[in-house]
Amino acid sequence: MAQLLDAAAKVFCTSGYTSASTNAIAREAGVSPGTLYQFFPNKEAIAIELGGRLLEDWHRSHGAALEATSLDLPFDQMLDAVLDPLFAFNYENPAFAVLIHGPGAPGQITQEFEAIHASLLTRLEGVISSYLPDAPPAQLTLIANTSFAIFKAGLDLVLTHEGTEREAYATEVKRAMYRYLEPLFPEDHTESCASFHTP
Amino acid sequence: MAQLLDAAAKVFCTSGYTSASTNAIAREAGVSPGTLYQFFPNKEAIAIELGGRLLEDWHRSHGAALEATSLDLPFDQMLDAVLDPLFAFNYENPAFAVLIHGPGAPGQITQEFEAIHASLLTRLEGVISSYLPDAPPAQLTLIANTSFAIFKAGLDLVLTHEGTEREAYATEVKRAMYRYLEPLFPEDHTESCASFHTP
Amino acid sequence: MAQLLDAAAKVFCTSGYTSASTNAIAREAGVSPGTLYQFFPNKEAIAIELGGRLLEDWHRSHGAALEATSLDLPFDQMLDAVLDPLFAFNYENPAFAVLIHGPGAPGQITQEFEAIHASLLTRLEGVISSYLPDAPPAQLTLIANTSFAIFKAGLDLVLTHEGTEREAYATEVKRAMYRYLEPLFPEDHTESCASFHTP
Amino acid sequence: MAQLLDAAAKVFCTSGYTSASTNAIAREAGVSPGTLYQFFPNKEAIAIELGGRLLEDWHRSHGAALEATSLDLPFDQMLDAVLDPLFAFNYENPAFAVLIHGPGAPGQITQEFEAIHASLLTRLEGVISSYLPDAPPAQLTLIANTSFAIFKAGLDLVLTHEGTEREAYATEVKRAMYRYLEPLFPEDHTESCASFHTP
DNA sequence: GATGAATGAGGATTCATTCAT
DNA sequence: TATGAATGAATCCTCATTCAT
Repeated sequence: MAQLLDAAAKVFCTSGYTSASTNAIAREAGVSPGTLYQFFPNKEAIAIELGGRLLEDWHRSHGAALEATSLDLPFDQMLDAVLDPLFAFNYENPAFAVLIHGPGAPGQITQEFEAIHASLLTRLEGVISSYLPDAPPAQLTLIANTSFAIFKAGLDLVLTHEGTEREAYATEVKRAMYRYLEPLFPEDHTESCASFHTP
Repeated sequence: MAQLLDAAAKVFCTSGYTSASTNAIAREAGVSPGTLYQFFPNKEAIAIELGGRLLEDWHRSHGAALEATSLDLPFDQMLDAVLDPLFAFNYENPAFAVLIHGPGAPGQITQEFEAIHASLLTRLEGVISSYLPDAPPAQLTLIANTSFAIFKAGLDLVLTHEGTEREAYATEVKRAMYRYLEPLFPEDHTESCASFHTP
Repeated sequence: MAQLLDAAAKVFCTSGYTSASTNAIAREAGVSPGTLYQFFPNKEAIAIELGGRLLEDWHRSHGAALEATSLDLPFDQMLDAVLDPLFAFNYENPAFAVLIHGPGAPGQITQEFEAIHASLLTRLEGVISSYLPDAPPAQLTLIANTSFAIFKAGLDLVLTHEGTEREAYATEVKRAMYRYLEPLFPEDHTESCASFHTP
Repeated sequence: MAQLLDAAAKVFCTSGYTSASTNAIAREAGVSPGTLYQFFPNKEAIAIELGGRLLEDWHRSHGAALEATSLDLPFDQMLDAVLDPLFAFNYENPAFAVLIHGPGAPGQITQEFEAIHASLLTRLEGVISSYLPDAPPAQLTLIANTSFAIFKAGLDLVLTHEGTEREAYATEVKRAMYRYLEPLFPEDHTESCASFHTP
């Protein structure tokens, strides 16, 4: 039930995944614990389903359109076109960030978070390979993982700030991403990226 | 007791901070739970103290020397000089990474992790300000936070891989850091940084 | 619904009565839990009804015929004539054995199992009294209960073995029953019982 | 703690093993659930430990003496010498009977009950083999299992009755055992067993 | 100083049963 | 008549913390 997933999103954001209790989720949703377990076999399943729904939401609202158009843009504009809505989406759905990071020690992605992780990573790898068609797969993975790590870290930075600060962090994270990735792509559209060159 | 902190480090690495139980730490240390609470008032205090000790360890073993010498190096060499030992230190003390990230939802630094966080951030801000003496404090903070975020994310990447892959990620993370920070410093030592320019 | 009782039989055999959940029975029957409760007021009632149906099945398939003919047989042949089909019936309907024994501590027959218990016991008492027409009722009950206990215990033994072993146990249980009961009946057909006399 | 095992024994007798809740055991023992789990890792362990303690108790109080002397007795006296104290012990420790029978469907001995089962069965097999030294192992097992089944069933019968009835059942069960086993032993002490021959 | 038994609220999960549709 | 979501107390078990010894 959407009601339960909404409640789960709220509780995950408040307490983190590990500390979120199924009873708290049920209470937040205004149902009994038993009801929760009629829809989800366990806590993991809630996270998985919530991740899936958020992924879908993102795709429906922005992702699909982006994938259709953004790849034709120069790299810096593409970054804006992708990351700005992505930041906005995460601000409106802060549970997404919780799910992107796993439950406990980072780097220890457990099954329930593998899916959302893999989905985003695959998409990212696709984008990068479209800019770097000749790179060997190992390097693609390397770059994608590094970019994704920077994105995740930057996302937290953006989400934990408000107002002008948030915007400053958003710009800074995009700048970092741009500078990291831009030299990889020996294109001639460098002039259009002037804005990221100056601090 | 060092014995207790060692045990805590081990258990934190194995289970993450949240899932680590004080009883497990006591057992690992070979003492009773009561003994643990004679040295630390609660679980938080263990994390804080462990963080403090690791910070000291780092400082004693490399940090102090680095701070004395590295600032005179060209920027790219400074990055190598700082990050390589830092990665190595984290590999030998994986609890450090656990403490750098908090317990639950990222961005929600709770009190026990504030100290270690702040300590590292302050030091980083110092380094950056030495390269950017004229920048306003707000920008310094912005850059330091962003750099720190990239470092933390990159550290996880490095720690979760082994052998050749680990080295590749270490290089890639340093590359990302370098590319992010280098344009900020309008120095003339750019030619020496050639290695980071080509993918 | 027969469908529900079949499902209950299956689940009772798989999980035992206590661990069998009404939801599992409904699922096995391919109906919703609500439907189950339209036919049975509670779990007990399912057991009772299933017991009744199995009793009927037994009576229809063998019991009736047996009662008509077996009493004329010499005692050892009667035992074969009764116990062999009874063992076979229990092998084909293993739920019967589950229902014969109660849910928890043995000897603590709860209401739902009282019926099936009493029904079998009454029949057994009838048989015994036909061989011992002059015995006082108390002794009849004593013998019937003891015989029934041996039968139940032996039945488990038979049902938990397969193939040749099963047959060996069936024979052994019949031997025990015979030896226990035979001296009670001072008949002259002893010579026909030779097979049970030698180990 | 003995306190906990006593409480467990009481609750097991009241509710059976499956329905006995660890919280109920703790409450009965006058401690909190957490305390229980400091002594036993789980419910199974309680049953195992309780079984072990009862087995020891039996051995210490009667079993050891019996094994030293009873095998020299004629068979019928041996039965009295063994079964009477055994019935008495079970009456004083009714949890023993609960543990002898498993949790759910009979014949499905689960691990926690395997030990107590095996221990008794081994001892029984020993006794029988001392009377039947030339029997093949398979037959020994067959006889031991059958005898044990009869004993367990008879024990329930004895335990569920009181006063004169109990004695009558005890005698009857011993009679059944005697009659089952006696023909196996071609001894010449048959005359001493006259009491079991007449109903 | 060290112990380790004791706590008890809280965790995830189950299940017999109900009731609005 | 059948559904299946809803219930909520109860299940086993955990854990940070305390305190008498």
